Amino acid sequence: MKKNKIPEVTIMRLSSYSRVLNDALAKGDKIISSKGISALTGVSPDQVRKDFAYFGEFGVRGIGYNIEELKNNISKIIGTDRNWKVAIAGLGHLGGSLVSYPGFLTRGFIMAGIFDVKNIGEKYGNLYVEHIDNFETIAKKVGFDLGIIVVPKEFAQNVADIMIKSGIKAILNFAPIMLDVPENVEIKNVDLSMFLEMLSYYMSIKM
Amino acid sequence: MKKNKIPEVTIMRLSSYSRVLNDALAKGDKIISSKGISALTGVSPDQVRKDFAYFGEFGVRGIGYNIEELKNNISKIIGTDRNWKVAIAGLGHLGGSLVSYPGFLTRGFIMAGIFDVKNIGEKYGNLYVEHIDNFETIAKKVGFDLGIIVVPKEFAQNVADIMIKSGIKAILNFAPIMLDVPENVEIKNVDLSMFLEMLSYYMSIKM
DNA sequence: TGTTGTGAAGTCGTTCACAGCT
DNA sequence: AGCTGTGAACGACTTCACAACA
Repeated sequence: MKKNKIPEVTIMRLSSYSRVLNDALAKGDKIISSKGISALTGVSPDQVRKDFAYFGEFGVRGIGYNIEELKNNISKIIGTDRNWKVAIAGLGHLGGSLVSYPGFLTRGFIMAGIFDVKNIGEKYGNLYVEHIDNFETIAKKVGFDLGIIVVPKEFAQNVADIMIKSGIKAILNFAPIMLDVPENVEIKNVDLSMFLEMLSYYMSIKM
Repeated sequence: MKKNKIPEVTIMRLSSYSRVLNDALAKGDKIISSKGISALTGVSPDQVRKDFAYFGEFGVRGIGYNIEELKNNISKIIGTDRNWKVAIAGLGHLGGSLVSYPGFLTRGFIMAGIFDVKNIGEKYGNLYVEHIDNFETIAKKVGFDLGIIVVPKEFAQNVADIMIKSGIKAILNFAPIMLDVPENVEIKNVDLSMFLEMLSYYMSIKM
């Protein structure tokens, strides 16, 4: 697998191709063209082919792509061909909803630990809320791959430090603050108000 | 206000500058440089200045930016100097958590209507769940500006159609499906699993 | 001296256009 | 005829580098 200089947007698009391929497969389709993928995702057919080209040749000229095969190839690329153990910190409204977010489980992300500083012992699905102070101990036993931070922003850096000390190498951060992490730790920030603010901007310029 | 060809990423960054300016202001700071903003957001100082340059000249050479003023200018640009009325459809785990998401209210987004097909009449904050079939009627009275779709993907297009018919011009869609909307309606898709999949990709290439 | 504002240069991602294959 | 794979052209965003100013 080549891994040089793949644009981040390409990975995002692969994720979205993967989703529509699943749908197509569920519908019973066997073959799809870049034009077909384009219709389902809004990405241009050229772009679809270029995105695949970073990783190999998955199609057949004159024909298109075998959906099942393409889906498997994409899974291998983005790593959803295996299961990842996820630890989540912060069980407020948003955090609590993420624990049971169906999209995570169906894509291979297994909630394996939930942490907070209160409501310790409370049950969510088949997990019990653990105190964040026990994170490292539990991490050693369970072996978390990814961390999700959904705590208030004052505590986010501290939680990130704990996760990193415990060996977590990738963090999804919902707190609206830039976290300081070592180079070898991947961090992705998601700020939900930012999305509304972008819409707000587009509304404003129309008036 | 110039409005030609502003990159979407610039708007996202303005949103994030705005957030750190609020924090700086709360700390009692009065002046900040592009370098200072850079330290708080991870955006290069050059980029910070270029982003502002799309909209005007907000700083003083040799000095920096007056935080209060800059904050107000950004608010005007992204439209958070006023309040927007938000309607949300879908009160599952995620939808329910968005209704009370603190980040929305503090940025000027007011929850003004919540809709589902079940649990009608149930209370969330100071709102009662309304049936989605009554959306248009209620929209006429309340005048929603933005819609948030958090329903299962099979129903998302239908809900979008209802919102658009009722005059909504901007939609934030959490359903993992591409919605068909007229050109004059802004739509922003957010797929939470996509973020985890990006982390999954970065984990995979390291192994 | 320190910092902004901005044209120019550079880099990165997308679209074009077509050869190559079925 | 239809569709993929890809170099080349294009366009968009970022970084550089420096004049203007406090």
